[in-house]
This record gives sequence, structure tokens and C-alpha cells, in this order.
Amino acid sequence: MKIEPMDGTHTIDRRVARTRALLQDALIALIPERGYAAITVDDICRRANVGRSTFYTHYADKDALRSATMEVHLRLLSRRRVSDGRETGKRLFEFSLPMFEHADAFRPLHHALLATSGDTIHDELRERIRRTVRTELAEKWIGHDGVPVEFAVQFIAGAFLAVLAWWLAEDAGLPPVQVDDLFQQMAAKGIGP
Amino acid sequence: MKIEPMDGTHTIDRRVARTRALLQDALIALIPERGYAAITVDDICRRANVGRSTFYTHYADKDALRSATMEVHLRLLSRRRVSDGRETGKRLFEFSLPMFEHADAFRPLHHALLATSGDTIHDELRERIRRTVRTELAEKWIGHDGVPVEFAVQFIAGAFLAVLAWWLAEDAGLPPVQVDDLFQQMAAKGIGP
DNA sequence: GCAATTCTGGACATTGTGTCCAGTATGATA
DNA sequence: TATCATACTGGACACAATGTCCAGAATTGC
Repeated sequence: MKIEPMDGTHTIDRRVARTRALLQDALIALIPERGYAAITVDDICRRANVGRSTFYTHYADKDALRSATMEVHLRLLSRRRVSDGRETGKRLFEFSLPMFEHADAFRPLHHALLATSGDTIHDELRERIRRTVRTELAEKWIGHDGVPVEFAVQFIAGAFLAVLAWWLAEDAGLPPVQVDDLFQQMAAKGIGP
Repeated sequence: MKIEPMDGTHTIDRRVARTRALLQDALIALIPERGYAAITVDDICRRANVGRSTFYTHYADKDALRSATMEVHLRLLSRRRVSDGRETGKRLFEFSLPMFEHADAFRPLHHALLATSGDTIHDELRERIRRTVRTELAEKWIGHDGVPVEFAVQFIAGAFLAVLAWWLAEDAGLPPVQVDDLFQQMAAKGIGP
């Protein structure tokens, strides 16, 4: 197995490229079906029509394959962002549109990467939070500007869980009331002035 | 093994209670150390000083233990919210403060439940998004009202990923430009008028 | 105290992992 | 097209973890 040049200058053996592509595609195809955790190396190989021992000459394990797959596509994404000529400037969150566009173009991949099936540990809690937010918004929120309620639900629930996780990881202690204040404030007014 | 009454009316065998508590505590203690995925049933039992065969008389597998553990604590949370007498009214997101408070009171549990260690599938992407947001905010954002930059990073990154996942799951197609618009709008102005 | 229930440790079949190898097929190069 | 280097293959192996089962010991509820 030749070492792949970092700059992508010269091509690698066709067989290598073929095998890796088959394995990556197989993984992407399988994730929505059973969820990442339930997939075995053997599953991937059978789907890809690749010998199991071959798998291990390319990737150390299932996680390595996943990482490599992500790496390839996120690299594509960065390249696109640089080369598409939109001027980079003062507008906040310029990453978002290219990301949405890339996700749209590679739906199966991104769907696989973000599917709740990937890992069940957060899912129950997430769903619970979403339900709560949904209920509150339905009762007290006058949707405006054609923002779908469900969009707001996802936005708020996602932000909340991220903040909660961060706050718990940082032992440096804001008291609960204070984090909550920040959350309420940003949920209500956003990031702008 | 007696069936536990749904209403919690009468108590169960002391041994059962003891064993279950030991197992749940062991799981919570182990998650921050190795991450949920890497923990084996045997690990849990050794930590809890409980025979492995005993484990299986209480829970079908590791996931069942996790679910039960969450269930117990989320039940506590709902009960608290109802009974703490804060009037429920027009304010949005009343769930958040009780949740922050409960998380603070049961730090190890919630830390364990939300730790990125749980499952690695999203983590690389999450971290990447956070980095991007962090960079953009550092360059273009005049933090205000004493909102820590890192708080904003977590808030925005969390919201973005949740929205992205939802949009990909819903095949009903908003075009990328439109989702992005919604995202930008809500990130900037929040949910209020 | 006594019957009922739970805990225990060990054995077992099963599944998935990761390594290794000798033989075969295929691509790169000239 | 010939030849050499490299990649693929399938099967065997040791190992780790899962989930089931059991008979005996320990604890509990009454």
C-alpha cells in the first residue's frame, strides 16, 4: 500500500482508490439502515464486496473508516468555500450557507453523519427537550416572518442542549440562574445588538 | 423479582433496590472515565461489586441500564417542576431554569449523559463547527452584556447542527438558501419580536 | 424462624475483533 | 506485451464481550 501524498499531487493505485471508495460508500449506505453502532466490519465488507482482511489493510477499525470518510468530505467543503469567490467580510456565520449547500448536494452522507441512529445516548433526552420546547412554543409563541414552528423548536432545543453540555463540562462555575439568564437572553434577542 | 408497582406505592425488596442503585451509580461513575461506548457490562459489575449474572436479572443490556437511569432522573425533574410552585404563565422556555438547576444538583449524572464521550460519531463534526463559529465570532463580534464568547459559540453551534440535522431528515424540501436565511435570522434576532 | 426471593460464580455457545499468511489477481511501467 | 510490484482474498487463529443457564449460598419479608 503506497503512502498517499499529502498534497494529492499524484494518484494512488486504482485498486486502493476503488476499495476505499467502496468501503466508504458501504458505510454511508448502512448507517441509515441500522445505525452506526449496530454495523459490523463484516457488514461493511459484504456490502462493499471487499474481503474483510482487505478492510484492515486500509483502516484500523470502523471508527477509522468513519473518520476518513468525514475527512474527505469536510475537505471538499473547505475547498469549495475558499474557491467559490464569495467575498469574506463582516457578515456573521458565513460558514452556514456553504454548509447547507454541501449537505444538500451530499444528502445521504450528511444524513448518515447526523442521523440520531448514530448514537442512542443523547436521543432520549434530546427528544424530551424538543417536546417541551414544542409545547411551549405552540402555546405562547406567535410565529412570525414565516418561520416554521418546527424550525424554531430545533433551533432552540439544539442551542439549549449544547449550552447545557458546555456548562456542565466547564467546572468553572456560573450559577444556574446566570446561565439560564444568558440562555433566555440569547434565545429571545439572538446575537445581534 | 417482584414487579415494581407503577405508582411507587409500595417498596420493593431491599436487595433489588440496592443492586440497581449500585449499578446505576457505577455506570454514571464510569462514563466520564472511558466514555459510554467503551464500557463493558463486566466493568460496571466490578465497579458496583455485583455479580455479572445479577446484572442480567435486572437489565437486558447496557442500554437498558442507561435508559432506566435516565428515566429515574427525568422523572425526578418533572416532579420538581410541577411542585416548586413557580406560576406557569406566558414567559417562554420555563423548562430551562429547572433543568439547569437539576443538572447542577446532579452534575455527575448530567455530565455523563451529555459527555461527548458517549459516542464519537458526531463529535468531530461538532468540534469543527464550533471552531468555525469561534473564529468568526472572535473576528467580527463585539460581545455585549457580559455574554461570554464561548457561551455564544456553544449556543450558535448547537442550534446550527440541530437545524441541519432536522432539515436533512425532513425530506420536505426547503432549499438551502431558505434554511440558511431562517438560521441567520434567528441567530441574529432570536425568537422575540 | 421459615419460606420466598435474590445474589453468586462458573460454564457455555455465540458473535465480533484484529492479525497473519500463502496464493491469486490486477495495476504500473517500460 | 511482458514483468514486477503491489493489492486483494479467504481461511484460520486467539481474544474479548455478550447473554443464558444453573445449583448453591445468602438475605429478606412476614
